Amino acid sequence: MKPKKSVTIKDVARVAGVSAQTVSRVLNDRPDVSDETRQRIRGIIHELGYAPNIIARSLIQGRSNTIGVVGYGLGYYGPSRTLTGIERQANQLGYSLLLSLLRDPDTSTGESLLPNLLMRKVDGIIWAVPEIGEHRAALLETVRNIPVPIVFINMEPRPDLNVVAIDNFNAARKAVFHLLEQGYRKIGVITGPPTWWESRQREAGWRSAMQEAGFLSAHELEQLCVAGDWYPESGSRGLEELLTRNPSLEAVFAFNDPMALGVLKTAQRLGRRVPDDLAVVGFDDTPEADYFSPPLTTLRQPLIELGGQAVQLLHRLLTTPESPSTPEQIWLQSELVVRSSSISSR
Amino acid sequence: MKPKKSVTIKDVARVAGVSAQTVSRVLNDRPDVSDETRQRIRGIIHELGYAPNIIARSLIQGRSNTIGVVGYGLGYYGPSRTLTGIERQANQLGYSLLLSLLRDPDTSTGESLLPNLLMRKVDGIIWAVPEIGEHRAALLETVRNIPVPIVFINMEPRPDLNVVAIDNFNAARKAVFHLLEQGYRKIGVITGPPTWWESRQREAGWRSAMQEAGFLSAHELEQLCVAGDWYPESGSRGLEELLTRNPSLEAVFAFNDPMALGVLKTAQRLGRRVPDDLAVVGFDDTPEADYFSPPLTTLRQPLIELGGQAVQLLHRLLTTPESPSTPEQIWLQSELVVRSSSISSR
DNA sequence: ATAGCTTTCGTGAACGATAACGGATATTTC
DNA sequence: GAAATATCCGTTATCGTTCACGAAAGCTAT
Repeated sequence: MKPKKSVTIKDVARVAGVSAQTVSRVLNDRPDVSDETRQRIRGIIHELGYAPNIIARSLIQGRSNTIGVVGYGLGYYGPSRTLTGIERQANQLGYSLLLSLLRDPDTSTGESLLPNLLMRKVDGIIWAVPEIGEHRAALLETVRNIPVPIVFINMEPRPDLNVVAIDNFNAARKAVFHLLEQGYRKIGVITGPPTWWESRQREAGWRSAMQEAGFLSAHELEQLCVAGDWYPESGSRGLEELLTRNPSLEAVFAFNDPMALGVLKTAQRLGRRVPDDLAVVGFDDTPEADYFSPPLTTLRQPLIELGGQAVQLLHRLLTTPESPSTPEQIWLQSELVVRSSSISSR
Repeated sequence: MKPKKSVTIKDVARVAGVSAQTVSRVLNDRPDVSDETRQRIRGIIHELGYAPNIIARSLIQGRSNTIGVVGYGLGYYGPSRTLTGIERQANQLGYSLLLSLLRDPDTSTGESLLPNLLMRKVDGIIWAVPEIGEHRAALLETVRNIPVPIVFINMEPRPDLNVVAIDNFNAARKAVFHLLEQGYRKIGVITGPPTWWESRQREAGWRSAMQEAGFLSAHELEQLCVAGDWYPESGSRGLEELLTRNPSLEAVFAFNDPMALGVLKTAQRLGRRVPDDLAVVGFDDTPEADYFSPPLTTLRQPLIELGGQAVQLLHRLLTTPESPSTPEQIWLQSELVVRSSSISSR
C-alpha cells in the first residue's frame, strides 16, 4: 500500500534507454520509429504498467477528448435514456463525459454550469436540458461567447444552432390520426407544462391534425386541452377536468405515459371502460406501458439514437478542420406502438 | 468569431504589473497579498474574463477535483436516482463527475473502464454497478492495485472496503412483517435475477421473516419463491408460476415495482381481487406506484441520499490527511409506504 | 542602532506530456 | 562517388499553473 508514485513517460524512456520523445512517438503511433524499438518500448510500457497522463497531454494539445453534458431530469424516462445514448456513443468515439445536472430548470438556466465546464477544457458541450419558458434568450446570448461547439438536444431548431430533436409535432399527429382512424372524434389532450417546448410541439401537432380532420371548431378544441405536469396525478385531474368540460369526450392523448396511467386509473374509477368508452394514448413507451390496464398505445421515441446523434454531430464539428460549417438541424421520428387502449371494438 | 486565444494567468499578471505567482495567490485566497493588490487583481480578472485553466492546475497539484463514476442501468429507477444524488452532492462539494456506464454487467465487470478513469487522474471512484454473480472476485483483485480510493454502492459490505448500501435484508423483513400483521400467511416472492446481490438480500430478508413467523416449513418456502428479471413481464409469469405451485397463495412480494405491476395485471386477468384475494407489495416506490390499480404498497429507498452519502464518504477519504483510516460500511434504511394493495378488509 | 519578525512579492523549477526542429546514419539516385 | 533523400531518434521549448525558496521593505523590541 505504498503511495506508489505513478510511472511517467520518462521512466519508460530511461528503462528503454531512449528519449521521452521516442516513447511519445510509440504512444501516438507515429511512423518514425523502427519496428524493433517500437516493440521493445511497447513491452516496457506493459511491463511497467505505464499509462499516459491525459491531463498533461491535454494541457499541451489544447484538447481533452472530453465532452461536457448539461442535463436535467434523470427521474424522467426520456432524459435518462438519452443520457445512456450519449454515453454509449461518446465511449465508442473515445470521449469521456463530464456530467452536470440542473437542479431546477425553472429558476436557473444552467449557464452557471458553463464556466466550470470551460475551465475543465471540454472539447464541446451537449445541452440536454428541456427548453423551458423564456430561458432561451438569455441562454443563447451566453452561448454565443462560448469558445467550443455546442449541440442542443430537443430545443426549437434555428438555422444558427446545432440541434438534434425529436419531431414531436409529427409524432403527435401520428397519434391523433390513429385515433381518428379508429373512429374517435372528440380527442382531448393532457399536455406537459406549457413552458416546455416539447409539450408545445405535441400540442401543435394535435391541433394541426384535428383541424385537418375538421370535425371540431377552434372553440371546441380549446375545451379539449388541459395542462398536466408529467406526473400521474395530473393525468387523473386532467381527465376529470376534460370530462367536466366535455361529457361526450371520446379519447385522451396524454403527453407521457405516467399521465396516461393517471388517466386510465381515473377512467376506471369513473366507470368509463377503455377503450370502448374512452381511448387513451400515451407518449414514451416506458417498459411498464405494456402492462397498464389495458396495455397502452403510445409513441416510442428513438432516445438512445437521439443521444447518439448528438454526440456524432459534435464529433463532426470537432473533427472537421476549421471550417465554420453551417449548423445542422437533425430531426428524429417516433414510432406509434399500437396496443389495446386505443383499439375500439365498436 | 475570432479563435480568441484564452486569457492566461500571465496576461492578468502583465496587466496588473505583478508576477503570475501573486495572481495565483489571489486565485487561491492565500493570505500573503495586500488587500489593495488583491482587490486590484480581482478587478482585472473580472475585466479580462479570466478563468483559471483547471487542467494546468491539476497537472502540478496531482489532483483534479474530479470523481469517476462507474454506473449501470440508468433505465432502472434506482440507478438513475442514485446518480442524481451523486451529482447533487458532488456539485455541492466542488467535484466534477466523469461518467462511465457499463453496457452489460453480465459479460463485463467494467474493469476495462478503470484505466481510462485513472489516466484522467480522477481523485476517487464511485462504483455504482450492482453486484452481479462472480464478478466480485476479479473486481476486488483489480481494485486492490488502484491508487485512488473507491466507494462501492450497494455491494456486499466487507471490512476492507468502503461501502454505502441499502439494507435490503431489513427492508424485505419490514414488508413481510407488514403482510403478516395484515393476516396474510402464504407470502410468495418474485425476486430479481438471483445473480444480483440486492435481490439475494431481499430474498434472505423474506426467508428470515417467514421463518421467524414459523407458519410455513422450509419446503413450503421453496415453493413460494420464483425468480424474475425486474421487468413487468416476469412479474406476470411469476404470479402464474406461484399460483400453479400454491393455489392457496395469499400474498406476493415483488422485488421491484414494475414486476409488481405485472403481478397486479395478471391477478386481475385471473380474477383474483387485490388485496382481498391477494395482497401485493413492491419495491422502489416509483412515482407511478400510487397510480397502479390498486395503489401499491412498496418500499421507498433513500436513493438520493445513497448517492450523496457515497460522495461524502469519498470526500472524507480524500480530505483526511494520509491516515489509512479503516474503511467504513454505511447502511441506509428503507421506508415502507403502505397503500391499499396490501390492506385487507377481511 | 542592530537584530529579529512580518508582510508582501518575485524567481526559477516543476508537473508530464507533445511540438518543432535538427542531427546522425543508412539508403537511394544520377 | 557525390548529392539527395529516408529513416530514426534526441534536444529544447512549451502548455498554464503552483511549489519552494528567498528577498526586500517595514515594523518591533532590546
